[in-house]
Amino acid sequence: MDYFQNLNPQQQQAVMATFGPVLVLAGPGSGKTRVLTHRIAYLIGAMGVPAYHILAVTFTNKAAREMGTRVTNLLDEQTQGLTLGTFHSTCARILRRESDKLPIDSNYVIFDADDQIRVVKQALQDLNIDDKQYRPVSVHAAISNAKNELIFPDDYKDQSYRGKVVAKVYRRYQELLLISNGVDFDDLLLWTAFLLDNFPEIRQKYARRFEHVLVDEFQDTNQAQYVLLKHLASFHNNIFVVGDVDQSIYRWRGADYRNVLRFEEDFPDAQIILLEQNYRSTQTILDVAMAVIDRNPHRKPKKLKTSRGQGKKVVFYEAYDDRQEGQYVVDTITSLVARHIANPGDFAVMYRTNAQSRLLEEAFLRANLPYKLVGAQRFYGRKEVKDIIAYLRLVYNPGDEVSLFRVINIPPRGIGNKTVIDLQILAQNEKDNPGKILINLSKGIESEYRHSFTKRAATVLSKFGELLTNWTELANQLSVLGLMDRIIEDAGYHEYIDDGTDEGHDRWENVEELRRLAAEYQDRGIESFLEDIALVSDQDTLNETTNVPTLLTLHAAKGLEFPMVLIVGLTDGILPHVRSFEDPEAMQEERRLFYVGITRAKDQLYLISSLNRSSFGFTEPVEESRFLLDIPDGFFFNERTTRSHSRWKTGISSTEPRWGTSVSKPDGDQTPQYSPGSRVEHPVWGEGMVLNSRMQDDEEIVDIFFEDLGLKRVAASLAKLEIKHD
DNA sequence: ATAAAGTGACTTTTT
DNA sequence: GTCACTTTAT
Repeated sequence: MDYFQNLNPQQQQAVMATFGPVLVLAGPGSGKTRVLTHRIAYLIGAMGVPAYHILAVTFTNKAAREMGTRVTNLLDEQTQGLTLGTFHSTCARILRRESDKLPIDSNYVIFDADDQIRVVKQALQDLNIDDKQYRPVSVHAAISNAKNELIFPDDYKDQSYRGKVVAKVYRRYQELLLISNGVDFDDLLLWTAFLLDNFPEIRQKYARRFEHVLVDEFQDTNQAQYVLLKHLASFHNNIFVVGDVDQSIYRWRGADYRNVLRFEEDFPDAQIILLEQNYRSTQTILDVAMAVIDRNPHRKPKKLKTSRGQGKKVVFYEAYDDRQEGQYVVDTITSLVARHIANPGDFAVMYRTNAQSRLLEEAFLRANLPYKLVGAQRFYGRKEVKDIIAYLRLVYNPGDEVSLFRVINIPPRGIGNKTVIDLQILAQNEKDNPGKILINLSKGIESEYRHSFTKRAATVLSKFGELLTNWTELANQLSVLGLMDRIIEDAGYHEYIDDGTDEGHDRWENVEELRRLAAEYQDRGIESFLEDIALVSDQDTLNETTNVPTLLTLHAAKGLEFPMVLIVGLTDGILPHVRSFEDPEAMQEERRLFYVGITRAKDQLYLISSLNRSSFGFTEPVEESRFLLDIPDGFFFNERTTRSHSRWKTGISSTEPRWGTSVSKPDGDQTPQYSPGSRVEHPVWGEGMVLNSRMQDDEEIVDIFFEDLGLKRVAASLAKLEIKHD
């Protein structure tokens, strides 16, 4: 078996690098996944390292799955025993095994983002803190940041007034999680790091086991992850990390690309390998990417090269507003597909914020075109899906208060607010768990809690407790799907959500989808099911099988590639986002985000901006993204529009304040002569398709797509266009 | 106890 | 222009 087939010299060097620390700095499209998979295969196949002794961590399940299949293909055998997963799922497994050392039980549940906010709210309420002044999301962010830096409540040292309040909330928040036998995402890392820090025998056990530790997307690790890795590699010292500081886009989540620099300091004997040869994009795309990223300060300049040739120029389009942006996207895709220049599945439409997807989706729906949207949140965030999961979580771990109070009266079963509060107070006084109190109540007359409630309340509560008891007993006998169906049946959930309306039908469809997912867990238990769905990322839901365009955020696009990439919303305030204006570090990250988007493109790039944008209900004029000004005109296919063109020429820097520009509006009194979709003949450029037309100062401005030239914007009176009739 | 109607905050990005 | 949370009416 040749483990170096189709690898360039640098890639080969990385694959068979000697043992010890290795840092691979890999530019976009330089084959870093290839290097990682080949190295794992090489270690197992050529070096005889048992798969059991190898640990490889990624950031998404999709990346892990992909690596798994590729390694298996290379080795032509099962890679039994290989530990390959995300940071979070790997930690989750370690915690289940070692929970006896920690204040959690092995059947702990993982609280998602929504649950975490609920717990913060509860903590604020318990401490009588005003949640208007201390917004749950912002308090949670502070707690999360602390956890990412491995700071426990007792070590929280912010002495400002606000800091002291946060410390109190943090302590209560953590108590509440433990009462529920739950952990949040950050806890998975925090508790594992705690375990390895404080129990030498456990650290030894794992550090000895993992002869080789390999890490993907190393620039996105936070401090907790970095410490974790150092512990895990502490015995054999074979740590192989791959990353690119220019693609670090998760600072807000605690990621610190400085970990790459820290790695060089902490492992001075590390081998450093550079992968610069790009196999993905055309040179034009790489040049544009470099023009953008080179403006970031304190970078080691990097030269991206490809052997793919210059390729086509970049198409720039300035739409009237964000709605028309969507129309342009759909028109462009339709037109290129109709001409057999590309397949629908070749396209990806990328945007900065999730909110932007709505108008795009509407444009696709109007045109009756299928698309796929990357975003697990969409599905798992649905009320009906969360309800069912909450039921399952509650059965798996009756201590889970968040899930209990979520479903205690869903569907309505006569347990009102008053009763719920009484139950909470009782639980607090008795230092018992509300879920267990319910189960106790279901014993009927013998229950000591019977008299703590009114007769009516005791009846409804014990009835629910009875259901819970039954399900808990069934949990061991039934499959996940069996249990789920039983719960839906007993709770009357189907009738509750499917009320005969269209929306009701949709809601039930979502439950059906969840049932299909559960069906895949026939031979794995409820534990795997709950863990997997708690740790799915947006990217994980993406499957390449369908030949339709993909809609996704720039963040979700990292690690992916598409022949045709359209980036929309290139206006100041969206990209770069307003929230980054005051913070230079954040602004640099916005630039990296744009860079990541650009470098996803293999063949052609469309950059789309608009003159007006609706935000917060109203439409207002907006400025073109300052990043666009950093791209020299020569890379664009079409003429830049007057507005940006003149600014480029006069050399007004992107940092200068901008004056209000006159915004052109379609004139209602005059009707454009050329309608979108119609075909026209241009004396020089030949045949093209009208994508858009609008009146401006008594002149019709027409955007026409020509097969060979791309998009052109012309004034109808000057261009001598001829309308073609089929 | 529950459904309907009103208020107010909110939009970065996600394991 | 949406969602979640609160108040009010039945």
